[in-house]
Amino acid sequence: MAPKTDRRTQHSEESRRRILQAAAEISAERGYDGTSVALVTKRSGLPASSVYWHFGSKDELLAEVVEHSYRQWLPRKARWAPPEPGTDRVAYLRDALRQAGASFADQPEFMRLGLMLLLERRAEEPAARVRFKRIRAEMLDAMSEWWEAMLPEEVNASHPHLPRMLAQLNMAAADGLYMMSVGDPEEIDMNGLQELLALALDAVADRIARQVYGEE
Amino acid sequence: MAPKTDRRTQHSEESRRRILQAAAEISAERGYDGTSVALVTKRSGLPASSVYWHFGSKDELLAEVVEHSYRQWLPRKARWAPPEPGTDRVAYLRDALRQAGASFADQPEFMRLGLMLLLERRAEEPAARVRFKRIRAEMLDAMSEWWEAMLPEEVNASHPHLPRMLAQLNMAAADGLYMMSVGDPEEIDMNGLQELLALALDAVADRIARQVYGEE
DNA sequence: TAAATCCTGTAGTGCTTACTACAGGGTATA
DNA sequence: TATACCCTGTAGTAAGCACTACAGGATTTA
Repeated sequence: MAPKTDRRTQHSEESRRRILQAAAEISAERGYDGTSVALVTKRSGLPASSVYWHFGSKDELLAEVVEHSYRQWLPRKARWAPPEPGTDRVAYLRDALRQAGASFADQPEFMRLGLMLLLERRAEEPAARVRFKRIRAEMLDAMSEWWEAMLPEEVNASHPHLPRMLAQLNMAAADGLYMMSVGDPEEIDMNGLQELLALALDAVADRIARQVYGEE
Repeated sequence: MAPKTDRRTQHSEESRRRILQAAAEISAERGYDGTSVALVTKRSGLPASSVYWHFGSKDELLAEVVEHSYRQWLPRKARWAPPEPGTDRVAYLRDALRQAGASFADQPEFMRLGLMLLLERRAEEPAARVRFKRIRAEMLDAMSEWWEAMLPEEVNASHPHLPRMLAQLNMAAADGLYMMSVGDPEEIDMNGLQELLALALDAVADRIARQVYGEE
């Protein structure tokens, strides 16, 4: 049981953190291949041997970047936990989208690198891509549960795939808006678009619900 | 005036096409930095000197890949030309999204590389990224005009930014769905999600229109 | 047939890449 | 103080990178 005040341990963790931070910044700017160990050592101030001692390989370093950035990002975003009964759907959606958007603005590394990795398709898949996909699947599950809680029982019964599809559309649109804001930061009214997305999702859920009740 | 039957010219254009094709495939799989001239020569069968004779640099080659892929892709996708009067909005949206989706499936290189470039943000911007952004801006303009034609005059008058914002949301969601399908090809009901997106856009336009008429 | 042009094949350039061997300083334990 | 361990700094490695010089074959023009 090493005590947490161990100066050696502290120093080691601080180095690890600095390397991760540098790698996160660079990989968000330049993607997987564009991130070189030399750049990481320059920005972190630590030599290549330290990078390899801590992480073993560039592939594993970037996988840890994804994992670490995600854990830093998590508490900043809205939780898709099932809502209190009586919550207003549009208001909740708008707030959740805004909160997620703000967390991207503060900490853009996680999504940028992740989406770049998602678009790639090389013969041997980078470990970082696998981790990002797993994390996304978890996020999607949480969003699906939230949507299921938000839709009336009768709607879920007659459209069993609807909650998950709304969650997928929700996530896809949020990703697309994020990408658009990266490509054209000043041209875009992010708040207005998030509001519009919230409205659209609510409106389509409403329309389908009305169809269900109308048909019965 | 060189005749088109010039065997030398034919041969040259064939080589150019083969290099572009190889570069398009590789860059869609691996991104900007992941695409090496050596890989392109291997897949195209032509030596590096030919690549440089035809394109001058890797940067210019990839910019031409974007341009060329776009021109190949254009006729396969739905035109966002202003519709005939009386067109059903949901039906049109659904068909347009489906057609675009199918064209991606056939010819995925254009969007893959473009979106990867869009996410990057290095100090000196690749020429390919600039071209892709310009092409996207054109696409967005066309979609905005279509939406403007689709909304009632009163709505456009009271919400002057709405057509463009609907076009942006439309494009962002389509991009996001495409990205999702790349990351998880078999998990996803693309047709269903495109249908849902078309419904959502139509529903939100409807709701806003009703607000306008209700307030008057 | 001679000259001009176009494109390819060969063989490089200097630089960057991911990764490693290893010695040694700093710190904790005995 | 002696020993064991952890991490860093130095100095490499071979392979890959974008790019180039240049000779020469193929084809068209004079």
